[in-house]
Amino acid sequence: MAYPFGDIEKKWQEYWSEHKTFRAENNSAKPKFYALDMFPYPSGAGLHVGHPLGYIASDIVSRYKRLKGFNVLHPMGYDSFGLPAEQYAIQTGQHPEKTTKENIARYREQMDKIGFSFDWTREVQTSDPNYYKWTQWIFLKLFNSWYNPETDKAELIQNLIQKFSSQNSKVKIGEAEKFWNECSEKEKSDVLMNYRLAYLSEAWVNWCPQLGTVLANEEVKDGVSERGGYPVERKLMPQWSLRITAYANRLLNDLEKIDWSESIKESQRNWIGRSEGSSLKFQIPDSKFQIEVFTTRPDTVFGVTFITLAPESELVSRLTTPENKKAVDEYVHYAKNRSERERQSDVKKVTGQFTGAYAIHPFTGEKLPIWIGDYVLAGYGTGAVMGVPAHDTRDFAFAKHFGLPIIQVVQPPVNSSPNGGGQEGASCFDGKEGKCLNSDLLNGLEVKDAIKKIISEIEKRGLGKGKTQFRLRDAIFGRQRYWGEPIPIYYEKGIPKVIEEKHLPLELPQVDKYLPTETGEPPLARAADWYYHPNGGVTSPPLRGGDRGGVGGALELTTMPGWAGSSWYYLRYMVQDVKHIKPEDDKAFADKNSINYWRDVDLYIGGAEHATGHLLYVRFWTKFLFDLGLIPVIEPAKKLINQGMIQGRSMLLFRYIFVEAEKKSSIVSDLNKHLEAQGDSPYSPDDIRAEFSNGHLCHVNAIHVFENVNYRCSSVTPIHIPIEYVDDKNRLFRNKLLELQKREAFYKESVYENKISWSKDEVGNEFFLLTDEVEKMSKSKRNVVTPDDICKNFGADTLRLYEMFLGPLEQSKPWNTNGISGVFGFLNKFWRLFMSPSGGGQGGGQDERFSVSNEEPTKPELKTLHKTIKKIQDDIEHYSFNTSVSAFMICTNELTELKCNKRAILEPLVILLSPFAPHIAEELWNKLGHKESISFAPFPVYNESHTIDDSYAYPVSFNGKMRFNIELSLSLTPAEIEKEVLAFDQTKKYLEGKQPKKVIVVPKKIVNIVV
RNA sequence: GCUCGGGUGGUGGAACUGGUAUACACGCAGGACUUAAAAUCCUGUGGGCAUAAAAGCCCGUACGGGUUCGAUUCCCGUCCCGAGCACCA
Repeated sequence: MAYPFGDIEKKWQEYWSEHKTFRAENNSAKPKFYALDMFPYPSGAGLHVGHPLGYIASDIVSRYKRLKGFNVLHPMGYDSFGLPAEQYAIQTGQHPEKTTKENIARYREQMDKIGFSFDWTREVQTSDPNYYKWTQWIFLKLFNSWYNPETDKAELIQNLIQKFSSQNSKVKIGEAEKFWNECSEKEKSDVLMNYRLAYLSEAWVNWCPQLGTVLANEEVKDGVSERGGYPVERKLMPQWSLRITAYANRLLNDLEKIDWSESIKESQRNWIGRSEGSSLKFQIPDSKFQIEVFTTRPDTVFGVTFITLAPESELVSRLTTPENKKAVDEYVHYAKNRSERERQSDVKKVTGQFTGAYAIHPFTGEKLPIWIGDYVLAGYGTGAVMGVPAHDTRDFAFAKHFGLPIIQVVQPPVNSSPNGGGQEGASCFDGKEGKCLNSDLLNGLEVKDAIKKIISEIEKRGLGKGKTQFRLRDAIFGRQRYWGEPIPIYYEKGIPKVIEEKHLPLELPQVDKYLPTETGEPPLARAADWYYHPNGGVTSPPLRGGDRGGVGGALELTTMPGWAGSSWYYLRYMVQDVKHIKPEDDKAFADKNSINYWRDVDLYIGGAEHATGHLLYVRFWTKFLFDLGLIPVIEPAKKLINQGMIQGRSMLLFRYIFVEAEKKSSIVSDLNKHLEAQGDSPYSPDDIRAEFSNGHLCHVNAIHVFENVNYRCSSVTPIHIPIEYVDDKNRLFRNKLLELQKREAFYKESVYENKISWSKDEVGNEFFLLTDEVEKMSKSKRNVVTPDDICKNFGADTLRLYEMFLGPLEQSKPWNTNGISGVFGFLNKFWRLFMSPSGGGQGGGQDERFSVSNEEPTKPELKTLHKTIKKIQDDIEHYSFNTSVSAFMICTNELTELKCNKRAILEPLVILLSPFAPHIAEELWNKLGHKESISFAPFPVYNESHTIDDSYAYPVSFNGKMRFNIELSLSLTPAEIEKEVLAFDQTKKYLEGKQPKKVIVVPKKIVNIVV
C-alpha cells in the first residue's frame, strides 16, 4: 500500500502556514541568502507543470540553505498587470482587477499544494496601488534625473538646470540656439526632455493597431506582436521613453561581474550591440547642410562611391533636387508604408531612389551621388551610411542593382575564401583583414592599423571622430492601455509636470469601457475626472486646472508597460511583512536597513525568454537606483539560472480542404509541401493512398479524392484538440469528439465529424489517430497540464522529485509522466525503511508500524549514508537536482538491501531528503520524536573516513581496452601494483607471451598495459 | 549570414579536472507471492558473432580525421537539432 501522502501533506502545509515557519527575519545574526523566482503573470489557465520547475529548484536550495544555517528569503508574488486580463475585460466588460484576483487565488491554491517554503507575508502584486505607488515614485526619480557623461552616472536634473542657468549656456531649440536664461518655460521643458532619463519625445514606434498600443522592440518578433501575433507598423508619435541607452556601456561591461548563463549574457551583448568606429562628415556643395555617417570601417573610406540616407531622414526633403522630387516623394511614401514585417521578410529586395544631390568626398574631393534606400535604418547611427560596395554586402547589392561604381580598397589575405575577391563587379569582401590599396595614405597598411591611422587623420582634419555606437534603443515606456500603472504626469499649458510625491499613488480611474475612445485616445481618456491639481490631488473633489490656464491640468493618458513593476520587485520583497504594511507606515519603496541587509539576490531562477526584456530592465533600474544612492548594489542578482521550458504535447487534427483542379498530380505536391514544412518526409502517391486508407491523413471534405483525382489540396489547417479529450495512444474517440463539440462551438464549426474516416478499436469503438507535436504549453494550444492531478494522485513530494528527476534544470523537455511511478515507488520504499509490518503481514502489508532501531550502524551502512551526504551536498551546490534524486534512490536501494532501520542512519537521511520532499521528511522527523520542524535541523556533516576503502578493484586494460578487475590494497605503491598485476594469471593470457611495452598505473584509477 | 548551446540504449538521462561508457528510472521480457488482479519483490535487458551452457570475441557516445598508454570528455573538419541576433553600416 502507498504511504499516506494525502494526510501527511495536508497536515504539514497547515503546520507551516500556522507557524509561519518560513517567515524571514530582517534582523538576524545568520548569514543571508536570497533566493528569487521570476514571479508569474497569473493567467486564466492556472499554474501549469512548467511553472513549478524553477520554484521547486529554488525551494530545494532555500531549504538546503536553512539547514546550513542561513537566514533565507524566498518570496513569491504576482506580475499582475498585463494584456490578457485586459483583453478579457474588453470582451466581458469585467474589471481586469476581478479576473486578476480570481487567477491569483487559483495560483495561490495550486502553489500551496506543492509545499513551497515561501514567505507569504512578503507577497507583492504589481497591480496593487500600495505597490505601484513606488513604481510611480521611481518613474518620477527617472524623470527628475539626467545622465552625466562626465561622472558616468545619473544625477538630479536640478544639477543640470543649475549648470545651464549659472553659465547661461547656449541650448538648442529646434535648429536655433538660444541662451538658457532667455528661454520660455516651455522651451526649457523641451530642452530638458533631451536629458531626462524618462522623457517625452516624438519617436518612431512599433504600433500595433489590433492591440491599440505601441510595443517595445523586444515585444515584437518577426514583425508581429509577441502576444497575439498581430501585425506591427512604424508610426511617429509622442511617446514616453526611458533613456536606457545612457547605461549601454555599463550594462555591457558589468555582465563580466555576474554569474549568469553564457547564453543570456550573449543575448544581452547582442541586444546592446556595441560597435566601434568613427563618425565622418560629408559636405554638400552650395548647401548649409552636411551629412554625417557612422562607420565601423573608416579604413575603406577611399572605396566610398555613394551615400545612402534612410527614407525617414530629415535631410531627404532638404537635399532632393526639384527634378527628382516626385520620384523621391513616391519612394519615401512607399518605404514608410511598408510594414515592419514586409521590410524584414524581403530583406533581399533592393529598393532605393536617387535624390539628385551630391556630396563631396572629404579626402578625394570627388562628387558622390546621394541616394535613399530602406536598407538604411533611421534609428541607428545617423540614419545615413557611406556606400562602400566593394567591402559591404548591402552596399554591394545596392550598387549592383543601381549600377553604381565599385572600387576595391582592401586586398583580402591569400588564404581567405576562394572567391572573396572584392574585385570590381565580382563579389564583395567584408572581412576585417587584408591590406589597403587604392587608398592614398593608407596604402599597404593592414586593416587594423589603417583604422587607427584614418581615425586620427579624420580627427586631425575635423571631419569627425572615433565613436562607439550601440544598437540598443531607448525603451518606449507608454502604452495606450488601461491595465497598467498610470504615468504620474499631468500637463499644464502643454508642459508635462510631475505629480507631487504626497499624492501618490495615482490610482487607476474607473472607466465605462476598456477600449480607446472614438477619437482614438487611450482608455484613460474615458475617465470622468482625470485631472490633477497640485493642491488637491486627483480625488474628491477634483479641481480642474485644465490645459488652457490656471494651475494643474489633464493627466497623462498612457500607462506603463508590463515590465515596469517587475524592474524593481526584488527590492520590495526585502521589506518585512510587506503584504500587511499600512499605507501610512509605508515610507519608502524599501527601507534602508532591509536593503542593506539583503542587498541583492543570491540565486535567481526563471525563464530564458526574459533575456533581453525583464533581465535588462531590472539591471538598468538597479544601476539607476544605485546612482541615486538608494541601494548599495549595481547588479540585481549574482547568480542566474534559466530553467528549461517544459513543453506540452499538442494533439493535432489536420483539416484538409480539397477543391477541384485540372491537374492530377497537384494533390500529391500540395500535401508534400505541407509535410515537408512539418519536417516529415514527402509521400509518394501510393503512400498517401495508404495513409488515407489508414485514416491518418483522412480528415477531408472529399473522401473519394483518389477515385476522382481532379482535386487539389487547397489548405491544411491544424486544429488543436484539448488533450483531456485524447487518450494516451493519441486516439480521439468519436464519442469524445461529440462531447467536445457539444461543449465548444468552435469544434462544431471547424471539425467535420462525419467526414473523418474513423478506425475501430478491439471492442468496436470508433477513434481517429491524432498527430502529436511538442509545442510551448499554452492555453491556446489546448495542451496545458496542471500539477493538480499529480498532487492528488501521487502527492506533492512525488511531483517535486519527479520534476527534478526529468533532467538537468536548464534543459527544455516535453512533459510526460512515464517515469513518475519510479519516483513514487522510491518514496514508498524510503517510507518502508522506517516501517515494519506489525501483524507479520505479507510484503509490507497493510498494517505498517513505525519501527526504528537504536543499534550501532555497521560500516557499509555508514558508507552508504556518508557517500549520499557528499553527493547531495555537491549536487545542490551545482544545481544538479536530477542526479540527487538518483542518489537518494541508490541509497534507499542499498539500505533496503542491508535491511537497515537504524536511527543513526535514517535520521540524517531524513534531513538530507527534506529539501526535496519536505512533507514526508517532516512526518518521519516527527515520528522520530522531534517536536520542532525539520526546516531548521542541522545538515548532516560528511565524514570522509566512513567512505574510505582500504582496497580498490583496479580495472586492468590492455591497449586501452578494459579486460578484468583486480582487487588490490590502496596502500600499494604504483610499482607494487604493477608487480601484482603482471603476476596475475589473467594478465598472462592477454599478454600472449609478449613483453609489455609499458605499464601505466594511476593509483585509485586504472592500470593500462601497452603490448 | 553571425553568435551561443547541444547530438550517448526502445525512452528520460548518468559519467568529477581525459581513466571500467550506458548509473538511476521508465519501458519491455521472464519469475515469486496471489483463486485472480493490483501492490510488492527477484532476474534479465546497447548491437552483433559464437556456444548445449559458461567463458570468449568484435562493434559501439551524430559522422570523418588528429593528439594520447587511454577520448563521450581535448583539437580540426563535416552533418543535424535548438536558442539568440539579423539590412545595426
